[in-house]
Amino acid sequence: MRGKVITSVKDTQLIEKRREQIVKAAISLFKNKGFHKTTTREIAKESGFSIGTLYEYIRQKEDILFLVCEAIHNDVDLHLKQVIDLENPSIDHLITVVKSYFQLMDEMQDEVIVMYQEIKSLEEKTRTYILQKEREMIQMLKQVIVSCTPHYISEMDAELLANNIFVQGQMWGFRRWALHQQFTLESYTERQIQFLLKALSIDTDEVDV
Amino acid sequence: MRGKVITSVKDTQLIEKRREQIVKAAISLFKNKGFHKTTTREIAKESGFSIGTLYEYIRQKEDILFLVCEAIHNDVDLHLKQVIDLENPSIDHLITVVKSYFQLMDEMQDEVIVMYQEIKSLEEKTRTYILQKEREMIQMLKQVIVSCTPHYISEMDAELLANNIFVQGQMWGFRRWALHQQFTLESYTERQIQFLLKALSIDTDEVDV
Amino acid sequence: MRGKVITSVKDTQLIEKRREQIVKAAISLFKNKGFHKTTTREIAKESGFSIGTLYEYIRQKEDILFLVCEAIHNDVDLHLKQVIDLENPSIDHLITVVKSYFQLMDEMQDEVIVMYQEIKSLEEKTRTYILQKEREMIQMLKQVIVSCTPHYISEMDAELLANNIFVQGQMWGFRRWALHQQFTLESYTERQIQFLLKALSIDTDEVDV
Amino acid sequence: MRGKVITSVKDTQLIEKRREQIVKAAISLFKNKGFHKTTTREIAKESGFSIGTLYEYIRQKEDILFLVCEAIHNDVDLHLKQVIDLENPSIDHLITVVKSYFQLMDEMQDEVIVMYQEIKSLEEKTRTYILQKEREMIQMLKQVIVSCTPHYISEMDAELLANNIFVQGQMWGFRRWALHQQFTLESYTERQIQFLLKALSIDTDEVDV
DNA sequence: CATGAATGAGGGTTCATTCAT
DNA sequence: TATGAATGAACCCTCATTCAT
Repeated sequence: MRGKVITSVKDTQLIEKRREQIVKAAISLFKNKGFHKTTTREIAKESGFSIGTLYEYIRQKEDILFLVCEAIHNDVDLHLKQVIDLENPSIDHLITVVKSYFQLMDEMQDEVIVMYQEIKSLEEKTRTYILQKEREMIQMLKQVIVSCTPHYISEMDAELLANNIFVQGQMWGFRRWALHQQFTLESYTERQIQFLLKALSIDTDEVDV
Repeated sequence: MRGKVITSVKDTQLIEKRREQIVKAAISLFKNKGFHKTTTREIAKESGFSIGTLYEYIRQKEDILFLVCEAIHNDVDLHLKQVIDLENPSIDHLITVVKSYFQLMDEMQDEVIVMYQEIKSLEEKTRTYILQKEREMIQMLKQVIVSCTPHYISEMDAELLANNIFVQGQMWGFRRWALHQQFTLESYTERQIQFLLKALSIDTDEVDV
Repeated sequence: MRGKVITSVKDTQLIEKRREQIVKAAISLFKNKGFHKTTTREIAKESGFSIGTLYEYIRQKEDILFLVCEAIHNDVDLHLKQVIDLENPSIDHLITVVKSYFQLMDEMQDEVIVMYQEIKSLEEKTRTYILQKEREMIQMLKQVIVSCTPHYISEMDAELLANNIFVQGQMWGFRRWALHQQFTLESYTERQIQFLLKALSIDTDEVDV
Repeated sequence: MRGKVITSVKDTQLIEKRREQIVKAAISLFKNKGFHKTTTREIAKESGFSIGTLYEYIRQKEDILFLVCEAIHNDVDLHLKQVIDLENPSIDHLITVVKSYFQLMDEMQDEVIVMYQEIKSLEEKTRTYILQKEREMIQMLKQVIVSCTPHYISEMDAELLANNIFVQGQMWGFRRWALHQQFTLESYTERQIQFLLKALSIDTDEVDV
């Protein structure tokens, strides 16, 4: 994965360390100014090294965006995998997963906004790679929905609800200007879960949200 | 509002005509290359006049983005206003509005993607203006939900569902790579409406979707 | 031919004028610093306009080198065509042509040095084009040799002598540090012509050199 | 001479070994890309050691060019000295020397091209040094001509013919695109020698070419 | 009103050179 | 001696914007 972006430096550990610096710096800059208005010099400075050093770890500016997207996806992916337990499905588990995902999206608001506004700037090939990872995450959510729903649910319904949840999680970040005025993360989460359960025809009196 | 972008040209009709040319050209270019990678020269050329003339009708490149966002919003706004009839609320009417909105989003996919990926590039003040218009649209949807729901629904539930619908409409466009593989506009719309009605605790057997 | 280098400016006369400025500036700079050590900014400045304007008339730095090579070749080519008169061949005419060519090489020393030291920097395709033009010039000299030699001369001998003359002309420039100490243009020319006539087995007593 | 390029390494044998590596690597790279387009990193890699090590044996990139030029000249110089025998002059010997020199130029085509295209990149002082060595080689050829010519020949004629031969040898390499199509090394050499003998007014029937 | 040549600040990227290990 | 990560000056090129015609 990491190998996708070519370096002239050989020390693998150093590469990892430097890239973490780059990604962290880049996110904090992209957040405010966006990818295009952020200069490579700014990223280098914020990363704590010179422009020359930056280019020892990336080939082009776009690589930084890719590293950012990849890092974000890895975080989300890892988080979901830690939370999801397909062995012990239950409505409560479904709720836990959704809550936990929304919680993560709350923490990663900036990162998520960056990703969804700049992903188009990636060239075809890299974009496809990133979107593929996203598809995998949707599938994880879908499996949770299918396994945790006590009755039959069609593939398509599950697919669509997984997409809905996925987007609603991001929406909490990228529409914060509209939502945060009237909702707290908790009230937002609770309501979306209610709607989800109703969509799944699960009696919400039975469960503790 | 239109006056927000200052020109050196006086003839109002001409301004309107030229701006339509600009917006049309810009959208078709932004679609493929995004705002930042599209040059003013390209926009001028696609608009059918020279770079000098372009600058008679805008002050900065960003103005073009504003004009584009404004035009899109106006379209959506107008469309919603034409469809919505608050005097005669009914579940059917709610369904009609949602269907019609999704239909519009399907037609305006490119425009919507452009908007949501580039809106951040607007400077603070103009962005706020655009987002305000969006808030108004959310309110229209909310009113439809409140008035068409046969029983009581809390403000917050209505607000959230309006946001959900709004975003789901856009989602059909900006996540097309994921959704269009498995859904047609019709199946997508039908399912989302089903979920909405369930969220509203409306018995879906009673209505024709 | 000129069209090989693409411009964003439309006025053909202006293009011609600006390119002459560029070529003149470039030669005077390349002479001292060579192609690689000369910056585009320097060329722009020496040309009398800004870096932006320079790039309205060329696409890349290498285009300047091409324009220079082309301009030089055109000069030499034109000069040769004006002097050569294949209708009235004679030994005297051969001598006149060689003299005149050497004279030109003396005047264009800097240009010729520039060309022969930098031609390798041209990309394959353009280099081939330039070398082709040179081949044509060799052919012109060859024809003069063949037609002006009173007896039979083999194609290959003529070919080789044409190449020799061609290179000896350039040699006067690019080996000036060695030659100008001991020869004047006149003594250099006279001697080379003597050698040529001897090589052609023409009795040098018969002709006035 | 070798001392001209300063090192931080003391072991003289090692210096010699490393420099040979450097020169070999550099020539093979300059051949294809030229001096300016070849990076020091590439030279280090091709030499078989790190960039840091490279800089233990040179002070600046230009030193490499100097080492290359010096090495080439030494080769040619040595070769000429081995072949030339001023004690036993004869027309045959003259022919042998020229043949042998042309043969060498054929073998060293790439090196010679490199030298003559990049020599200008040397700074004044080093360039002068290199050109001085060349002058010495011309003198050697001149002496051969003077001593081997059976009748009187003026200093200037000898000087000029020496220059001609010298350049014709190089010409076989740097104009190969034009010459190698029609000549083999043998036919080229034979003809040039014929022309030389004629220029020297030596009856070519008398000698075996 | 329309044109398009001119401008130059600024961005991405390279690469010779250094120096701590 | 050997290494290779770090540095930053400097290069090529773009493009939003202006203004004389």
